[in-house]
Amino acid sequence: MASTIVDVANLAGVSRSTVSYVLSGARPISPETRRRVERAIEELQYRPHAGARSIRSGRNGVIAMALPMVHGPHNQVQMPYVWSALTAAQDLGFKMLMLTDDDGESAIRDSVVGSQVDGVMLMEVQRRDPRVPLLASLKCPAVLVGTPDDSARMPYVDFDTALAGRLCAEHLLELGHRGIGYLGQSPATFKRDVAYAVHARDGALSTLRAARARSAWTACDGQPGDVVRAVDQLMAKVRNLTALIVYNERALPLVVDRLTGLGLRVPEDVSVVAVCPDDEAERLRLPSTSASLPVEELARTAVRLLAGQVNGETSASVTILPPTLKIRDTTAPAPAAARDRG
Amino acid sequence: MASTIVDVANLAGVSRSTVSYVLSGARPISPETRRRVERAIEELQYRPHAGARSIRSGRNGVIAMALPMVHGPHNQVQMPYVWSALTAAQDLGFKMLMLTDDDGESAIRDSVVGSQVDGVMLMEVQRRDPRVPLLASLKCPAVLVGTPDDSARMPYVDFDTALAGRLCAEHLLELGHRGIGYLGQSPATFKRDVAYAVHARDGALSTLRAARARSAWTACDGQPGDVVRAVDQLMAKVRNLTALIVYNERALPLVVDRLTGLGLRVPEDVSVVAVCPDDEAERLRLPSTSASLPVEELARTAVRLLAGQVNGETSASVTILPPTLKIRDTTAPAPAAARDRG
DNA sequence: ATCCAGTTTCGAATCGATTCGAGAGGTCAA
DNA sequence: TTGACCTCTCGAATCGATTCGAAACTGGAT
Repeated sequence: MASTIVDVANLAGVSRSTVSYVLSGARPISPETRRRVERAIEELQYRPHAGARSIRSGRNGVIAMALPMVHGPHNQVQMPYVWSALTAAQDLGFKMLMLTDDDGESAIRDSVVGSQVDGVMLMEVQRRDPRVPLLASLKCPAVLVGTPDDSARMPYVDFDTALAGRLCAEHLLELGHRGIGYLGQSPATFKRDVAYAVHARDGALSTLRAARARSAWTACDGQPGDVVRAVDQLMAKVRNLTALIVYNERALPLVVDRLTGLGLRVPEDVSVVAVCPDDEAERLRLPSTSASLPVEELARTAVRLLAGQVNGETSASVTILPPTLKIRDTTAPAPAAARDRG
Repeated sequence: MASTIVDVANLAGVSRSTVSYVLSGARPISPETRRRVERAIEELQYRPHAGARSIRSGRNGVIAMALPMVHGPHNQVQMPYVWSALTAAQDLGFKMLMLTDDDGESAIRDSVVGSQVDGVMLMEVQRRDPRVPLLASLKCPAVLVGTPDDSARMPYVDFDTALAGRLCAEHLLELGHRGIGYLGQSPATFKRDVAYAVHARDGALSTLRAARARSAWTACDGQPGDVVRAVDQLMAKVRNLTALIVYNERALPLVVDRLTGLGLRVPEDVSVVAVCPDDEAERLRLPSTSASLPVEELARTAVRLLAGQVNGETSASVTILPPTLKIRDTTAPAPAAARDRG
């Protein structure tokens, strides 16, 4: 159906190889011939057959993005990652093949061994992720997004969520808060021992403990009822609680609602600092102070590392991106009353 | 690097073609030979080279999902579509290549003409979408998600958003409401004349008008400030407003907040009915009555239509999926006071 | 006119798989 | 024993492109 290189060659009155050289530029072609070939290409709307091309060159300009299915179809946080990775890949001349791994890891293996992709970007890598050893055994260009216990000498990129937790804690401490609660992701996340969640929590709590502030933490699934439970529980556990650290995008707006419902003003009575993307924090009714995780930069870095490997660079590097604290409207100095009693 | 069919043939002591027949089942193979070949495949972890395969068969088991870039990287609504389409494709044995078209439509053309994909699923189709004639001219299996003015005889699937608007209006009318505001998507959406937004609004407003109810509408970009403006404006325009129809996921929670801020109780004083996915409506502090759009079914249908075409079926069908009204906690009979005066 | 160097183009082999026509081997009946 | 007929397997052509070695042509020098 689509025209082939032979059609172009015939129309231009040259041989196949000449057309190929015009396309690749691997050998000089006289201006006259080049123009004839280019016109034929234009006229036939010719594009080289991707499969045929990959068979010889070993490349096909496609990288895989392996998404885990664990969060189900309604996870909100992932789209920005997908978008960022998509555009980064496009900027570097790659197309993106999406793989889900609900059928085990076979999709990854198939597309790598079948030379369908030049490299793999593994998303949401867990501490002990079965996909990591698999990918390592395939010995293909790869980059991990997330920090596994053993990266098997593959490069990985991640946020420094421990630092995010610490930045939040330090900010609140500087404002004079001494009773601080930490509200994290779903219980399932902590049960699975997901690295970024655990690190953020520990980063915050250890900082608070070192400063001898009163603290407690709880997981929260983000449902309205559970947010109420979580907030109330933290208020009960921490005497004179005047601040919350929230690393749970879905719960964040509801946390503020619950505080308001309890008759507490934000930030006058209780300060709230979130760990979440900037636009998420800004979009709230009360724009929230937050430690923001540079999602786009993460994705760009991952794709760049991957592209580098595909192009033959071998530097297995590790990139940990620091969050930045943005102060908005949900944090204020601790109330004098609390300070006195603190 | 990866092993080829020749390696398998050598290890099994048969010819290449025999290996191929074992794989495809196109000719009978004796059990003994089959076992030897299968063991060799297993031992070498052989997978046929995707490109080499596609060159003869003309298929490669990949479909493209063409996403428009218009909404920028922070659109929240699209991930469920992506997920649903992804899993639907996987169930039917297809992998998904993601295309963004910020470089014009060339990505679509390249991958189709270059035989990189077997078919294209065009997302977020606009009324006059330049991608539609392009895709039609490529004469490849395709399905449109959304309703263009001219589908160029390609099958398309869409929600019946006019019906969604009507269902919301009828529900409120039945509850006795006679002053009803419609809060839609961003002004840009209406300026671009996006079909689903316009149809939903017109479906709602024409129903209200036919029932001689007082009504008005406004667009809203979803920012906190603009939500306040939009709600206040509708209250001003519609005498004795007692209900709102909201087709704007981002604004929805803020609408309720604004009403509360004005001292109005939901649903006792003002009813709110949303047009949005079910899980979105359920997740709110006050689970919202909504006309829900069956996102997963839409995606599944689209992929199934596309797969059918790839497999040779030619039925160019049109599928319009009806929304369903789910009554939750944000709608109640109109206050008696308003009814009297209505 | 002949030869040489340099430029440009061509022919043929090759990549990894699929698929058709035909050959090899076996069984059974005449 | 031979021929007919299956069943199973093989060799070779083919898909669309890339790439190497060599041929053809150009122009300038002798």
